Amino acid sequence: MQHKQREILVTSALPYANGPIHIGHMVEYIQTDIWVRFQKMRGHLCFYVCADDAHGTPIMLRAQEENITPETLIKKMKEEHQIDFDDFAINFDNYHSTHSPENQSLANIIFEKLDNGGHITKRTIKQLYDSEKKMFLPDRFIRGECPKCLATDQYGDNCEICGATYSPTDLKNPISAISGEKPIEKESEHYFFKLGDFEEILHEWTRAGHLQTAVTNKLDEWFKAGLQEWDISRDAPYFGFEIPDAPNKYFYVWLDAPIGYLASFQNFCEQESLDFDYWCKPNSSTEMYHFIGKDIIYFHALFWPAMLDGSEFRTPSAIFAHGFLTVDGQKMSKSRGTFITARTYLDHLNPEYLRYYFAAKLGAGIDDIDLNLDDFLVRVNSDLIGKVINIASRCAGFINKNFDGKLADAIHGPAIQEEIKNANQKIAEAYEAREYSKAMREIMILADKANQYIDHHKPWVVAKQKNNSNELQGICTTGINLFRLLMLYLKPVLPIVAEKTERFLNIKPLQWQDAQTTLLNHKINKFETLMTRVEKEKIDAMVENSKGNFIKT
RNA sequence: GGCUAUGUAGCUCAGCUGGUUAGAGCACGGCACUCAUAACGCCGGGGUCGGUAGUUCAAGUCUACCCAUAGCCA
Repeated sequence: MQHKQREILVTSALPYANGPIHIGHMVEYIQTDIWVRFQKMRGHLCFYVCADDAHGTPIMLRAQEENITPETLIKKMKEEHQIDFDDFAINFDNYHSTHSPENQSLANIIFEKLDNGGHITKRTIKQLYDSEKKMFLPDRFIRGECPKCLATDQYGDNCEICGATYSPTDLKNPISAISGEKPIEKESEHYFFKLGDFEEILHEWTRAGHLQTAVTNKLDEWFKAGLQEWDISRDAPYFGFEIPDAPNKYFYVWLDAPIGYLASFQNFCEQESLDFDYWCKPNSSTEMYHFIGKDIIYFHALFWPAMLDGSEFRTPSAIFAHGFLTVDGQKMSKSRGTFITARTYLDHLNPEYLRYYFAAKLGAGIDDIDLNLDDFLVRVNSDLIGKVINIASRCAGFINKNFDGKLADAIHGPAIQEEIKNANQKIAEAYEAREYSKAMREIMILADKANQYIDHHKPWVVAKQKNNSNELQGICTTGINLFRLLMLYLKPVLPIVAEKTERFLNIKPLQWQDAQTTLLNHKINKFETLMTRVEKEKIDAMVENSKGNFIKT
């Protein structure tokens, strides 16, 4: 049964070091963490690395605003992010920063390889320039009238009113969002990555099973339009890495961001004495997966494999994109109190509620998922407390009271035990395929059956009969074992409850292969509350707390 | 505007390559039970599967158009 041990490197997209983590971000980290925990439970070697994305104009400007250095800002943000992740039980093996020596060195190596391969070109372009702040303005920092519909106060890249896309120099009456001054046009030499050089390789790669079909379809559009050269440099002042032999030219933040995956892993390899090259060189037998949001598919499915291919690194085994989070059917909104930060959530609610709720909704596709707060309350309460934990709670009392915590030496309901045990393969397949909603549905059906079993055999009736203590012990031992299996299946999603369960059952940390065994003739501990119900008041307080919580992003 | 998705009971979602009277959980109504964090069990009501037109012996499942929602347009 035991397969060959796989070697798997997993990443989540790097959060930007300019704002707090919110529950929309958490969809991804929870999705990834569940997958990684599952792989580890299966006995595979699996590493989960991430980092803060710490470069770019927004960070530079925010630091200026706060009168601190960018380094101070990103250090502070990284600490905050890590605490949030920790409190959500996101179990990174390494959490690094793109502003790190490893990342600089890798960015240089990759750039130089691409340059030597003839994949970098230079060209002078015209951009809007803020002469007061003495800097070129990114699209998002220019406001003006839409050239098409004349709507006022639009960004430099597209119009939110009519949806037109254009270049910032097309805007009418543009002003700098930083100084409020009218920008001037100014020329500058930029570096470009010739993505078109990789068209054939990419076309093939994007169809070779590394992407979800919806993603492949989406990319078709871009192939049809023709792959454009990608502008990878920015002029000083910029917070980032200076391009080798190009004074005052910096790598665009999106160039070194994905490299941050490798940098974090390299940093991890140094700590753990692992062979970085073994994992990252072409044709490596190891696996590498990137979990991302669907908004950044372009960078991960085109630029990134092209960059890797052109610089003699292995390409990803797969890119797993997910959809966005809406709350109560709408985009998260600060005024409605549905722009909920990770911290605000944690101030009021148990992280595992959200882990379960997301798991119950996540499939392998790129569909958006909705956090419906009313549904969240009843779903978590009825599934987790009403169904699963209830099984332990209704059996534990008998075992502790009548048998001094000792389980019987034979199971009373072998049929149901077998059924739930045999479900492990189907559930594992669902986890592996990132079909968590399927896995959760499956587990809850089994939980219903476990409750039916107990109801059918009525231990509370048996307990009142004389000379029937063997049967009572057998029934409850079965119930406890069913619960143990269900918690094993839920462990990737609910690591904290799983740990409490292991303590309660007085067993070693559950691994997937433990589904093959039965707990018999074994002393368990007194039942402790494993999880309490979600309370409506807490949700209301969280929403109230999120209102007017105007965080700059 | 172009493109990619999504739209199934009050809510959240299953429905594989088209094929018997469209499913589940929750919520709701009734019954039963009292071991359990008012939890669990049994029974039941509830949907013309976003709309229109088509292909087919047969469409929630295919095609076209329309409407709504979300995202992308480097």
